[in-house]
Amino acid sequence: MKKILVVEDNIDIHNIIEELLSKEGFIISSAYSGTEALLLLEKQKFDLILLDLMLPAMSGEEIIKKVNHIPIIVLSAKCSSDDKVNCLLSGANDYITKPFDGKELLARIEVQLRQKYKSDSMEPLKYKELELLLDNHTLLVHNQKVNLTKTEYAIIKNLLLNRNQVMTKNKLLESISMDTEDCDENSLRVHISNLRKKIRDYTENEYIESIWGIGFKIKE
Amino acid sequence: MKKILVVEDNIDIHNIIEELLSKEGFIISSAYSGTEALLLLEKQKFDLILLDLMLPAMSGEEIIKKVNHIPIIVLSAKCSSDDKVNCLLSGANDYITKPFDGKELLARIEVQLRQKYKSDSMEPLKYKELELLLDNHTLLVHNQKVNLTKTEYAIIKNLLLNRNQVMTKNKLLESISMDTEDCDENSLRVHISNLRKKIRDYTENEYIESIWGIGFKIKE
DNA sequence: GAAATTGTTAAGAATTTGTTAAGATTTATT
DNA sequence: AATAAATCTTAACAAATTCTTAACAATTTC
Repeated sequence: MKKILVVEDNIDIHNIIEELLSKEGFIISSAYSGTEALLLLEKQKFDLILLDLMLPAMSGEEIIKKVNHIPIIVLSAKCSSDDKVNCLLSGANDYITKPFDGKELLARIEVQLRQKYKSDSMEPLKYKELELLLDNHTLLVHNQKVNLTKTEYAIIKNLLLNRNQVMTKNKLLESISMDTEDCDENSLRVHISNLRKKIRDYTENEYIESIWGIGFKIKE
Repeated sequence: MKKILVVEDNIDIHNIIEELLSKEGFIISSAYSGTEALLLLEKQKFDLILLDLMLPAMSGEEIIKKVNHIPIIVLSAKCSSDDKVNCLLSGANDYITKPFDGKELLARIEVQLRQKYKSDSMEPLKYKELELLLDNHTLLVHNQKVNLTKTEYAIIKNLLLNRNQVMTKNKLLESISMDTEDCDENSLRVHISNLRKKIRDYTENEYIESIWGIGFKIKE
């Protein structure tokens, strides 16, 4: 779920944009002035900014220069070539003139998010106190690093990825020893025991639930 | 010096674009049909593609779907919202309608190149005591030059570029021996051992961490 | 309460990693 | 073209880590 900051002082336009984006499942934050936008940017992380240029208190151009690492799409009534060039060269990623077409706006948002996340690292898998950093092969409990072996990592990754399902013993074994037919239930039990013990070092809560006769799952 | 492929069948427009871009110092390759474009793409590497949609032999839309990893700006007379959305969603990064403004085109090209190359800029890669001078192929530890072989340099560059990720052994091997299938884990281990020893000559700290069963990463 | 399943523990087997040195290969130099 | 220098690969062994095995305890189901 991507978070988008909409910076636009005209309430009618603001509402139109908000409705359009909400329908697509984006999470919207609203700013009605430049200074408000900066305040929000300090507090939270956004995946994209939709920015009007003519704002009270602080112009869109100034915001562009202050923002780094977040893609910006300018949405402006100013349609002169100079305005566009100026914004694009000083850091904006796209420039759309009003009145705009909803579908086109959505497509251009898609382009920016696509660009950002193809290079970016994978999103971590979070569940309550657990956080699995996929590109780091690291499990955090309460933001503390837990040292896992390759197999333990594979197990917790599988459970977290299928959080609402029961993972049968066989499925877990498959995912652990991809090719080898060493599949041994006893061994799996030991791994899960060790994994539980390691997690228990950092929290009181039990996260791995045994489903008698079937397998394991993440406790709800 | 960036290389741009211009795909446009109208010779007048083609010449205008070519002149505009040449003045800016870009290196231009010209294709006057879709099939010609594909042939050129197989032969050389480009940094950007300027693409007309209505082409002989193969449409621009088809090319968009075949191209990966190279930013595409569509330059088209088709100005319907559906055309834009279609292209953007199937892989184009920007869409400019004809007639276009030269300065705006240049600015939008700038945006695409900026995005692509912001990651591998020539800025030195710094991390604690380490500093990798990319344009110099030099590693400094405590501002002292460390003599690295080509392979050792490739390894430390990869690790530093992906500082927060674990680099799997395979990924490292790929980046070392781009084409050759000599991929040998044993060899990689020796290189890393040598690299560690060289760094150890200049500092007490260990920088390369082994992730058992997975690969290596820069120690936090 | 008996049978089946799951949990824990510890030892040694197996795997992976680190280091070294010798031989092969590539690159530079005369 | 031949030699020297540097780099890379291979192989062997030591060290570290992880995995499996097996025995026994605890728990659940019927």
